[in-house]
This record gives sequence, structure tokens and C-alpha cells, in this order.
Amino acid sequence: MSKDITSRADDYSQWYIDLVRKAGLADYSAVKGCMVIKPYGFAIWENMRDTLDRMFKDTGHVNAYFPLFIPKSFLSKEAAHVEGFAKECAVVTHYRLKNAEDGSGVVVDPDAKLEEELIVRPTSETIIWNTYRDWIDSYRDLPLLINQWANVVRWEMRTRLFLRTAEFLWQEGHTAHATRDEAIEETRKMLDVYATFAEEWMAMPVVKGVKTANERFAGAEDTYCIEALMQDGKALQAGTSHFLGQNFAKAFDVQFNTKDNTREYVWATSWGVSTRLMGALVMAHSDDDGLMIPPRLAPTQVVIVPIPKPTPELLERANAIAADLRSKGVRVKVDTDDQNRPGYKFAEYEKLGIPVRLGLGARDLENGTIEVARRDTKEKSSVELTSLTSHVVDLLDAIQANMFERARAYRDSHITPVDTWDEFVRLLDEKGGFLSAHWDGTGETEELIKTETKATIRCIPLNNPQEAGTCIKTGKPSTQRVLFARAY
RNA sequence: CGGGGUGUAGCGUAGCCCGGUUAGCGCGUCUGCUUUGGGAGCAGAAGGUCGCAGGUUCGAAUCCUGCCACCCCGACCA
Repeated sequence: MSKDITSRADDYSQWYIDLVRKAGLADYSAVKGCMVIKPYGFAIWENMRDTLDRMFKDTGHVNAYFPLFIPKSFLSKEAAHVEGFAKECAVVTHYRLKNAEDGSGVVVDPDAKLEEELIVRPTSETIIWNTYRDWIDSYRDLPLLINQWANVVRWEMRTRLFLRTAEFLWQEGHTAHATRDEAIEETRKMLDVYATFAEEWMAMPVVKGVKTANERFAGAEDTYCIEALMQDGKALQAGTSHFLGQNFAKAFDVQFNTKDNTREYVWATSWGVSTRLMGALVMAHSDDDGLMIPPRLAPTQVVIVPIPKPTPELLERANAIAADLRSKGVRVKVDTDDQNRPGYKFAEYEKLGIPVRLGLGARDLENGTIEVARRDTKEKSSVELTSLTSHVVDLLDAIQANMFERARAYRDSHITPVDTWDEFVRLLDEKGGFLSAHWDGTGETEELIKTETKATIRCIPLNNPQEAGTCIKTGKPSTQRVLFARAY
């Protein structure tokens, strides 16, 4: 086990914090609740961002950028929306500082009070829909498919690195459509994009579903989500896609002329994923030795360690191997450090979660081999140099697949059907994961269960089989099971 | 905002209750030598406004007052 990482068994929460900090993903900052994303963490985020950006563009979206500040009055135009966000908004009231008269530093200049206060965006629906009013006149202007990469601020009372920070990075898609069906189709399409990204790139299986009214986005008619399961049995909402109906179009008066020359409000969607995915990535995989980054997202996929130290001869061979791998599109680092010993380096690269490590020493040069170590299973093998490149390319795919399968096996074994309240309460504590149970469909019951157990309805899975049953809590009739879990 | 706790070197800490040499130790860093296929050893060195401000005292990391920051539990959390 790693020297400086708390084990999952000892303290899962501390393990997570140790990993994030010791692997150089992020640090606490001088600002409470805000973090510094360090170069290694940002490199992973960049890979996520670039991949998603390509997927958005492949589905017809374009990028734009809207202001960080939102006039306070905008927020109150959609009733549910302001209700949901008002309690966590940072507000700009002044635009100037001045030197304090007693020389104690700078103070806010009371003469520089803003006429209308500005909100730092917690999300951009309002400013975007206010803009869309001017952009949309005709059905020919639709659909409008725009995405924005941005930072947002939500003044959370309690924060955790990546999982919930006061400021975070994300993308938010905001689309406008001529018909209800088309908007719903868009909502579902982007949910599929998120699910594909989570599963194929992050190697993290997700459940696609729809939120209950209680958990719905403030201002949405329906909120779809992907829910992932972390290794401690807690669920994590990894992405959301909202069907906004005509709520924002009505709030901001965005109408268009139809083909039939009538006037109608447009239909809207919004969808987003954030740097929270970094937290998901860490907690879905990784172990007591450190991170485990799936190959497709790893900034460095292969590291070559000359053993015991980088002699000119070893370096020449290592660089040649690296060049060959790079020509196949593999991201390779050659370790040229001449200070630390091999054992130290092995541990360090495992902490960073680099999928494949190649050890090259004098013994290998003699035999024409190289030692191949994979991060996911810790297995080591000796491979002929002549077949190394294709071996590594295949291995990276195998690791990606293995990480997904392992996470899926865990997830699948942690979706437990439950039919009695006692068992429900017991399994929440003893096993965790998703509990599939009947629910009477009311917000009151959902709230009651949350108060008593801290478990929430994570989602009603898509294509959920309909089956008659009785609510786990109230015994009232139910038509389907829903997924409960304790969540981040 | 309620309850509890902590601030000492880059990190982790001892000392505080019971005031008294030059604030000690581990990790890390730097230098040198020996090592090197799973987190090296020895020798030496550098590194401190003891969270901030005031007070008590011959003397304060230690006692008193005020302030600040952070952490944990709870409330809150698309």
C-alpha cells in the first residue's frame, strides 16, 4: 500500500482527498470552497473536455460564450428557477475599491454602487434565453444548438474537492426547438452522449434515468440523468439533461413564426457535465496505491523507466521505443530522472494511475525483452521487443475494457431489489449501492424516506419495466420500481 | 447559522495544563560518498513573524482578552 495515502477501508473520504492531493489533481486555495486544479488534474479534464466537445460538434452543436454576470432581475423571471438558485448566488454590488483613509488597505468605495446588482452565474439559462429572444424570429432559425464551456459559481455551504466546489468548470448546452417532440429528442440524445462518454471513455457504467419532481432541475419539466456508483456504494449524479418545455421561452418571451404563420413559444433543453466528473473518475476506479486513469483519458498512457538509471544506451533504446509507440498514437513519457530509484518511481507512477509502465534494464537489452506492468491488475510480464508496440496498443484497449467490466460487475452486483422496509434500511447500511424498490409516486413519501435514511431516489430508469407492487414505505399501490441510494 | 475542534518550517507534529537555556522530532529539500530490477544508507547543512492584535509578567508558543482562518458534525446542496 502507498506510503502517504489513507486506505479505503480506514477512511474512504480521506482516501479520496489524499488521492486528489497526492496525485497532484487539485489543491485547496486561499478562497474557501474554491480549489486550484493542478496541471495533472487539468490535463485529464482537458482530455474529457476535448472528447466531449468533439461529440457535441458531431451531433450538430456549436460553441459560443455568454457573460459571467447576470442582471439580478433576470433570475427572478422564471419562478422555479430563482427558487432553486437564489440561496447560493454570489452577488456583485460595487465596481470599485479605494484606499482606506486610515491606511489599513483598500475598502469598497461606497460611491461605486451598481444601479442593478449582478449575479455571478450559477447557470446561464436566463442570460442565454434573454439573448435568444433576439436571435429567434422564424422557424428557419431553429433548432438553435449552442454549447458553452464556462465556469459557474454556486455558494455551497459545504464543499469537497471536485465533487462540490463553490466555483467549477463545466459545459452547458442550451438548445431551442420548434416542437416539443424535437426538444425531448434532443434531451434524450444528449443524455446518450453523456452515457456513451461515461462508459466508453471514463470506463464508468451509468444508469440512465429520469428524476422525480423533487430532484428535478429548477425550471425544468423533466430532468434526465446518468447515475454512477462509487466504490463506497454511494451514487453520484454524473450528468444531467433537462427538457425545459416552454418555461424559459415564456419567461423571456421567445416566440417564433411557424410555417403556418402562427406565433409560438420555442421549446428548450439544457444539459451539462462538470469537473465533478473528475471526482467520479477517481472514485469509480483507483485503489489504495493511487489513481487508476482509464487509457483513453490518461494524459500519459505509457511510461518507460530505464532501470536502474537512464544511461545513454538505455535512453537511446527507450526513446526509440517511445517514438515507435507515438507513431501508433500512444501518449508516452520517458523517465529521464537520475535521482530516484526504480522502486520509488514504480510507486509514483502507480499513484498517478498511468495505465502501462515499461521497465527497461541491462537484463532486457541482453534478452531483447522489456518488462510490461499494467496498473489495473498490477500484473507484470516480459515481452519481446520485436512485438512490443502492437502488444502495448492491444494492452491499452484491454485495460480500458477491463476497468469498465470491473466497474460494471460492481455496479450490477449493487442494484438490489428490495421489498420490505426493514430490508431497505438494513441494506442501505450494510451493502449500499442502488436499491430497487416500489414507491407510491408522491413527493411526501420520497421526502420522508430521505429524512429517515438519507437515501434519495436517484432516478426512474429509462425503459423501466412496469410491475404492480406496493410502496416500500407506505404500502400504497405502485406501478414500478425506482432506484434509491445515498448519494454525493 | 447551531454544536465541537485546530492553528508551531513545504508537509506531519512534540512542547502549552504547571511561563524560564538556542522551540524538539519525522518526512521533504540541499551537499558529499556509497547504493540502485519494488518507496536506499551514512555524514553534514539550510529552513520558524509559534494564525493576527493587544494585555499580564523581570520573562509568553505556554496565562488573559479580542479578532481571523481552517477542519469535523448538523442544517443546505441543479
